Amino acid sequence: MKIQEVARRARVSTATVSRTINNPSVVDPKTAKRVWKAIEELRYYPNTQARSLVSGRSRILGLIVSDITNPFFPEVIKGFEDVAIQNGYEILVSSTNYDSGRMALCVRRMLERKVEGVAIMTSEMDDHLIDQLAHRNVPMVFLDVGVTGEGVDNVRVDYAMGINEAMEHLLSLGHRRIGFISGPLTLKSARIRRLAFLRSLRAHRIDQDKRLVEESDHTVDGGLLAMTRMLESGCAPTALLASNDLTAIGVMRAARRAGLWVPQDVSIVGFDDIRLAEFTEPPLTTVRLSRTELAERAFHALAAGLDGQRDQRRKQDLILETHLVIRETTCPVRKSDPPALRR
Amino acid sequence: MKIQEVARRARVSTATVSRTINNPSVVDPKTAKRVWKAIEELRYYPNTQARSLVSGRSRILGLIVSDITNPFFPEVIKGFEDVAIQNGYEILVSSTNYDSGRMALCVRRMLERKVEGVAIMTSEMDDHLIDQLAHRNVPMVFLDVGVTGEGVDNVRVDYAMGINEAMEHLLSLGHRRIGFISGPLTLKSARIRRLAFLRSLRAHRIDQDKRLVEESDHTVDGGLLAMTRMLESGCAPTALLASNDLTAIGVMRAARRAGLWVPQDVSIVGFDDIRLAEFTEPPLTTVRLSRTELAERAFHALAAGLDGQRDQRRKQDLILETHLVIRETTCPVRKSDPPALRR
DNA sequence: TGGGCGAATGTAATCGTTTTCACAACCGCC
DNA sequence: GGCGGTTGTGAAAACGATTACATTCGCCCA
Repeated sequence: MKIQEVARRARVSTATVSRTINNPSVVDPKTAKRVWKAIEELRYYPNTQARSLVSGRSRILGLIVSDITNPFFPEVIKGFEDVAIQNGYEILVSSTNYDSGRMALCVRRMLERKVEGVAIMTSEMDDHLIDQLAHRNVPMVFLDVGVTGEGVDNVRVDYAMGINEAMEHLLSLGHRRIGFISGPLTLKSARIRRLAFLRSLRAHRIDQDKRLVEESDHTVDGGLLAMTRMLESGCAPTALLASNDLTAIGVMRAARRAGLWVPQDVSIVGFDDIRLAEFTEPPLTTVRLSRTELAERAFHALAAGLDGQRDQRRKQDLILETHLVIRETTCPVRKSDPPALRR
Repeated sequence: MKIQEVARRARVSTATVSRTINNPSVVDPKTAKRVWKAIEELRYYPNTQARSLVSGRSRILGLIVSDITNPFFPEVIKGFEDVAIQNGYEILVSSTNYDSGRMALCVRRMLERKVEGVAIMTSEMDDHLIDQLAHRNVPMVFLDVGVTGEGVDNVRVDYAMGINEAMEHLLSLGHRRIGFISGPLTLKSARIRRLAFLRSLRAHRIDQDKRLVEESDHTVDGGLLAMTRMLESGCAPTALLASNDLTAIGVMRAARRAGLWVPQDVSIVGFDDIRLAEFTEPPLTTVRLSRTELAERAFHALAAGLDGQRDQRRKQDLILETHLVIRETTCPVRKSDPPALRR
C-alpha cells in the first residue's frame, strides 16, 4: 500500500497525494476530494519511516524518567502523552532505573530514533550526555530545575511555596521539633526542597537539629529506613516533612512499627500529592504539585524550541505553584511527651 | 554523519560498512577492524529510519495498556522494556485511558510506526482493530486471556490458583460471609477471577448472597464506592476479596470510614501484590502475580511469533502461577457481631 | 496578440540505509 | 594449466515518502 497506488487510483501524481495530506492549501479542492476518496478506499496510511527520512522530522519527543515505578512519573507521562498526541507528536519514554549506564543507552536510543526534543526528569544525567544532545541540536527541557545552558530549558517549579505552607501549618499546630527526610541530594529539586525546609526553620528561629534531617531516595523503603533511623536516634520529632509522598508512606509505616499513632504521636506531611495520597490510612496531608501542568509546561517548552518561537518561550517562564493539601495526618502537638518507643 | 563517510575513511564501500555492522561473519576481520575504527572515530551510528525503511524491520514492539496510572502497569512496562532492550528492541507504550476511540488511535500509530508485534493489556479492543493488526500480519499477544484466534497469542495466568488459596485462608480463619468486588466484567481476566470466587464458594457449600458480590472498575475510587454500597446493603461481610489491590485499598478506606477496623471487623484480601501493598496500613494480604514474569512471557511470545519459531512457542504454554501472600489484613472472624455501622 | 503571472500539477532528485548480484582473487585439484 | 568453489568486496537498485523545480493552462492587460 504505497502512495503510488493511491496516486494511480486518484489519477494524479504522487506529489499531489503527498500535498493533499501535508499541505492541502495548495491543491484544488476537487482533486483533493478525489485523492481522499482513494486514500479511504485503499485504507492508505503513510509510512512514517520513509516520511521522516526525507523530511528530516520524526515527530517524536523523548521523555526520560528515573523510575516509571514511582507513581509520580506515570501521571507525568500520561499528561505528556496526552498533550503530545493532541499536537501530532509521538512519545518515546525511557526509564533509567537510576542507572547512569542505562541513561547513556537511553540518550543513544533517542538520538538513533531522531527525536525532535527530550524532556528529562532524572538525575543520572552526565554533562557529556547533555553535550551529545546539545551537539545534535536536540532541544531539551529539564523538569527538575537541573542543568542550565544554551539550548536547555527548565520548567520552573516553586517548591519552596508548598514547603513554606506546610511549615506554617505545622508551626500553627504547635510543632517545634520538626523532622525532614530529603530525596537524593544529587537531584537538584530534592536539594531545593531541603533548603526550603531549612530556611523556613531559620526564619522561625528554630535551631536545626542534625538528627532531624535525613537523606533518603524517594522510595517507600527509603522513607521507612530513614524514619526508623531518626526514631532510633533518640530524638523523635513531633512532626515530619517528607520530600515526596512515597517517602511519607514509608515514614508512616515506620511510625506504626515503632508503635506511634499518626497523627496523634507524630504529624506527617508528604510532597507531590500522588493519587494514592488520598487513600492512605489516615489520608495524607501533602503538598500538591500538578503533574498535568508540569507535563504541559514541558511539552510547550519543547514545542517552542522546535519552531524557534523565541517570543513564545517567555511565556513559559511562569512558575508552577505548589500548595498544601490538608488531610488527616497532621494535628496539634500533644502536650505530654510521646510514649516510649517500642523497640 | 552518513555511512558514506565511514566508508571513505575506512577505504571500503558502504556495503562493507553495513556488513560489518549487521553481518560481521562475511567480512574479513582485518577490514572489519578498519571499519570499526572509522566508526568509533567518527562517532557514527546508523539512521534508524533509513535502516528500517529498507530492511522492513523496525525493531519496535508495541505495548498497549489501559491506564498507565494504575501501579500494576508501570511494573509490567518496566519488565517488558528491560527484556526488550536486552534483545535489541525498542518499545512503544500507549495508554488508552479506557477510551476505545483512543484505542483505535493507538493501533493506528502502532501500524504507522511499523511495530513488529504488539502486547495488549486492555479491554477496549474491538474485533475490527484486531483484524486490522492481524491483516497486516502483526503478531499479537494478549496479557488478559482475552481474544483467541489465528496469529493471536495469550499469556496464560492461573488466576484461580491464587483465588483458591485466598479462599482457603479465609475459610480456615472461620469466615463464611465473604464478599467479592470484581473488576469491570468486560475484562475477561476480571470475569475469570469472579468466577473462581463463585466456584470456590460453591465448592465449600456456601450459599451465594448477591449483596456480597459487586462489580467495580479496578480503581481505588471504584473499590471505595463498591464497598460502601455493600456495607449499606445491610449485609456486611466478615471478609472481602478484591479483584485487584487498588480496589482493596479503596475497600480499606471505605471500611475505615464506616468505623470498621481492619482486620478485626473485616478481613481484606487484594490481588496483584503491587509494591505498595506491603506499605498500606495495615499491610495488605494479597495474591501475588509476578509482573516481571508476565512481561517476560509476553515478550517471548512475541519474539517467537517474529522468528516463526513454532516449536519454541510450545514452551510458552506454561501457565503463570499466582500465590497468596499473607500480611496483616486478615485475622480470625470475631465471634460477636461487628459493631453497628457508623453512618 | 502575446507576454507575464499565478495556480495546479507532474517529474525526478533526494533522504541513508540494506541487500542483490556480479566480479575478482585465491585456493586446491585433476 | 584450466576449472569449480570459496571468500571478500563493490556498484547499484531498492525502500516509500517529500519537495525543488519544471510544466501546463487559463486569464488579464498592455
